[in-house]
Amino acid sequence: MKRVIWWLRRDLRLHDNPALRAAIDRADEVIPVFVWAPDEEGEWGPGGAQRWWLHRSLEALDQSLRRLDSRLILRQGDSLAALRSLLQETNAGGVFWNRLYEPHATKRDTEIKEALREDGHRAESFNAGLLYEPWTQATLKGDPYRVFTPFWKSCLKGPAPAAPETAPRTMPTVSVWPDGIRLDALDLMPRRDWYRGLAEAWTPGEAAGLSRLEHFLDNGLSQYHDKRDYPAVDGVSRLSPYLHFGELSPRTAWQAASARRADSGCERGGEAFVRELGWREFAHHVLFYFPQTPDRPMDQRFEKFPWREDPGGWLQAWQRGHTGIPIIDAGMRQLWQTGWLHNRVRMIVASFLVKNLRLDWRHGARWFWDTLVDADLASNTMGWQWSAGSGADAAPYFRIFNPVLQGEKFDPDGGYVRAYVPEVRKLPPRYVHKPWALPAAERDKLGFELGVSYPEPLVDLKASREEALAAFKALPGR
DNA sequence: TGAAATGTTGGGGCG
DNA sequence: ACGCCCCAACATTTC
Repeated sequence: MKRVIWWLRRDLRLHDNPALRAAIDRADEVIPVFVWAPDEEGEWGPGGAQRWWLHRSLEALDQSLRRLDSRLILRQGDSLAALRSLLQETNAGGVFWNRLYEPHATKRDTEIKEALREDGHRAESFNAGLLYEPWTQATLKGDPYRVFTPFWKSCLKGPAPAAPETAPRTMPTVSVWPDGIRLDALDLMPRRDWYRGLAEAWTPGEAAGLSRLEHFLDNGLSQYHDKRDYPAVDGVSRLSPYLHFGELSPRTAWQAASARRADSGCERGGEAFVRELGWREFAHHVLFYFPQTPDRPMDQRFEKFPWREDPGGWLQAWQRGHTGIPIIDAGMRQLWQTGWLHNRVRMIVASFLVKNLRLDWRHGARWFWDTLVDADLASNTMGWQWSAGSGADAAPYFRIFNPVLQGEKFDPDGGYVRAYVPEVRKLPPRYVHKPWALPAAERDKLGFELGVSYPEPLVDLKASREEALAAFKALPGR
């Protein structure tokens, strides 16, 4: 083939990119193209934080390509129309891309592949996003898995993921470049300067993803098992957004982590980290076979669950971090300020929304979708249904986190809440997770007044827990 | 990847 | 010395 289009979506990298590799191998000229078509993802087009990330990532990728005398062509609108138009303009012989696995994306991509082939073009897709594609794993009966452990065992038993490839050192030249639109024209940057905190916390792009992986393997892996539950500690990888946008290949992360497991002291940490990659795989498997789960509970009994109508401002108090419970407020403020939230705290704030406030988990999923830089439909859906008790391998409904105890257990000296909730900074460790229990004498001494310095708790933890249990108990079919 | 209620055990204070 | 009570510490059950 003389010329081929490399259609990029969430594989924004040059290393270990099978579609790019195939394009280079089989054509003299490769035209990298990104089409902005958020409507094609239904109600789940990229949220605000993701759009910011995407803007930066497309910028970084274009710069990398330009260093190789190539460039990224941007288009927007209907994907098929954009590709057809490009094929015609450039006289290219086909389109190569890496697969996505979300319901809307698989449907669209299948239609595009058929349409392009009917037009007489080459259209081929590859796996860049997962270690094990969803349809490669099934139970003995041939069903999809609903429980993590057997799923992961099945993955590990089968053939290992392919070894990752390095990035090409050169890109094929292109004799005549088609027109593209400017990145700014995609209008991805949020209007408000809310993203300043995101920019301070994150550097999107392939180079940053790879260097974060290196940094984590050198400094974090050996302690990962013991430190990953402590949000005040720098104990997790923070690789999720890079994996989501494909700036980092899961195979590269897998292979590098697997190699390090042999190092002294890294076995436990390495195993735990690879297991988390496994949860990402499991989430994609479940979403692929249960495509309704972003919007409907997987466990049908929960269709009837009596979610509370917001009695007025509860959802917003949760979103903004004004619930009066420090670990919740710290988490929600970290999310808003940095576009990311430590996983332990994701579980705590989710449990609080779903069980103590008894607001529908979909409110939480939607808010995370808009505010997380790593928002991923598979992982987000799995996490929220897990918290609600309605999903695959979910926590039993009666497993209700007590945010005070969780705070005391996983943020014992209060460093995390102090970092994000300045109102409680002066409180002694004993009360930093429950300011309402501060004795009156201490209140006066510290000048701390509940309801003024910091809100009273939105709900009573004991009473709301009991109400949630009663609601579950009353569910028909339980 | 729970928390709270309930049950059991054993040390120590005390009459 | 002994029975009794209290309660912390731990284990088990229940939600």
